[in-house]
Amino acid sequence: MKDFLKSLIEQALHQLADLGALDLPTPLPSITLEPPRHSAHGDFSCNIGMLLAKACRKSPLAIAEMISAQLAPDARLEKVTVLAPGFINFHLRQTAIFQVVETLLRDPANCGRSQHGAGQRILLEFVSANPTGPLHVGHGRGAAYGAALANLLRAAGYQVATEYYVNDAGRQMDILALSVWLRVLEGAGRPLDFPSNGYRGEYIRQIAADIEAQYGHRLLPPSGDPPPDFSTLADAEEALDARIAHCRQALGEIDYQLLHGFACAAILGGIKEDLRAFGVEFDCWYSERSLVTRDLLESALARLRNTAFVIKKDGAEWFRSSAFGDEKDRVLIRENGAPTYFASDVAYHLDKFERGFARAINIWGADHHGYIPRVKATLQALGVDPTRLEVLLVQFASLFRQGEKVQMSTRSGEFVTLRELVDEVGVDAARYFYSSRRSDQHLEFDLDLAKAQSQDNPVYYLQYAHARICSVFRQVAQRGEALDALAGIPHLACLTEAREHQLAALLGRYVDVVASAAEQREPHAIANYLREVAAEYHAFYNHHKINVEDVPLRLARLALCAAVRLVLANGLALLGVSAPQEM
RNA sequence: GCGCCCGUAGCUCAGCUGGAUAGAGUGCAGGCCUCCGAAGCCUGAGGUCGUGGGUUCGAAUCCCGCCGGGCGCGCCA
Repeated sequence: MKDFLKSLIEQALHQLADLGALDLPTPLPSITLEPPRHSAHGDFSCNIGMLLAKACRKSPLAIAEMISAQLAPDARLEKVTVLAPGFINFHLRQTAIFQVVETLLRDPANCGRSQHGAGQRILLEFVSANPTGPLHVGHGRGAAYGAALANLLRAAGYQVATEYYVNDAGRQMDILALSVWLRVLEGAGRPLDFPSNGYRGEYIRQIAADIEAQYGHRLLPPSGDPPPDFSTLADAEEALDARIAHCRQALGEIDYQLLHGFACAAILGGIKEDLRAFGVEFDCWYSERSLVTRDLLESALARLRNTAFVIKKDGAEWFRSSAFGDEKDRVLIRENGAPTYFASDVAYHLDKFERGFARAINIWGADHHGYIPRVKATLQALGVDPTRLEVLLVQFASLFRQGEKVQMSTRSGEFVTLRELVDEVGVDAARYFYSSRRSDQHLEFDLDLAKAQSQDNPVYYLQYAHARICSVFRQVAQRGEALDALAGIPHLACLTEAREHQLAALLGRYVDVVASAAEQREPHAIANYLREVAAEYHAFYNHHKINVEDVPLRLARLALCAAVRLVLANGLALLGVSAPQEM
């Protein structure tokens, strides 16, 4: 609807220019149409008069009047008014407003869909939590955001692949393996003291028990060995490295890899389960280790070394990211010869584009924001346009339990897991809660309140509207009437109530809302919009009877209801929330 | 100290690339089921948009200072 108004205005402007009445600037300011705050101001409003005032050296009001007078007549327009300080307000005819009901009902599969993305391939990477423990509620936020964004982008016509980058290499995984091993020893009655900086969560014991059950006592060293003493090492991280070395040496490389792989697979399996239960699926699980086995790490480093932005200093190899505006240079290869996590990321991000994606979107925790410049710098050094990488930051959620902030630390095992949240408030409430506010702002909520109020959660307001509509159709069916909502289409002109008008106008905005939410990467706009739809529907429902005696009016209202139901179900699905038929 | 983000109703938050009288939810006060689901609807009270300047027809929105809060600044990941 916006598009035709826009072209009407453009046409009028060019005619005025040809007549010499207006001196148009180049480039022309963009013509925007938006629904006015007050319905008395019509269905769409345009501020082009104000934007042209200075360049055309006429008052905004005068320009608006000229445009208004020059507009080609159109059957869809009821009237056009001009108001101070220079708005052009378009009032659409009823038939034009209710057109959307017919469009929706005749082609439900394309509800909310547009072609803004034109099939462009996007790689969307999110969650990517280290497989060292179960996902917690902070990860849940990223999962909900990423999954909703993927849905939005697809609806807007992009070709999206979702990916989870698995950090299955590096020191964190060694600490995990060590932690499991210590629990194995403990379970066998030969405990070593557990380091404070190991992973202490209860899930570690479970993995230890599983590996013991599967491999017997294979991971136990000969009992004659004297227990090592790490107490002489003052530095906790150094002591941890010594423990890892001891574990490795005691087991031998083959059994150590067995332990390492088992622990990683166990954690990752749990993460996959948790995500599936949360309604989040990934097209690809991308292993960090595979960067080495497929020689991608070496080849990426080789390419980088050819750029003259890699230097040796203090025995290490550095990438000169400062040459691209980063705060300082960054180490790629440590003095001890081991590549850094950053080096893996160079290879990983290069590979994203080598795989043919036009654009890569990363969803990261906001605490990683300082990391963005160096990754973009490597792309630039390698000749990839860094604007093709887009990093979206998600603020972590801080939880409050009984009025106190819950301290979360993966190693101490003290955190609220995503699984726990889902078990307590349900998938729908959790997904909606996460998606209903901007992801780049701090989320602060009381867990007890979220759990206690699950019945009052706003998600039920939306689901209730959907269930109510389903109930209406159930009643119609019980009376043996035709269920085909299409039957109401010829009678849409019967809908003359203001609330019906507003409801249909709201439905008409849906496609634009989805496209805009996709472009802005803001799924919360969908949540807000759906709330408006539900509110408008509840108001309509409370003031007008749907199953009236007047048959054409009844059919028309049923068609409107069916269109509302379609949009509600579609929008909820984008957010990963179910649309129940009854509740 | 430097960099990024954020201060909107008692509380939790929207506010679309600058637009018309700043909006929801929740909480509070009052009303609505002989009638399609009251998990709903209607009405009311509640605001110096942190603060001081600037830009212009117009600023919660853009720019600068200040105050207050969060995060980041490893040869960790």
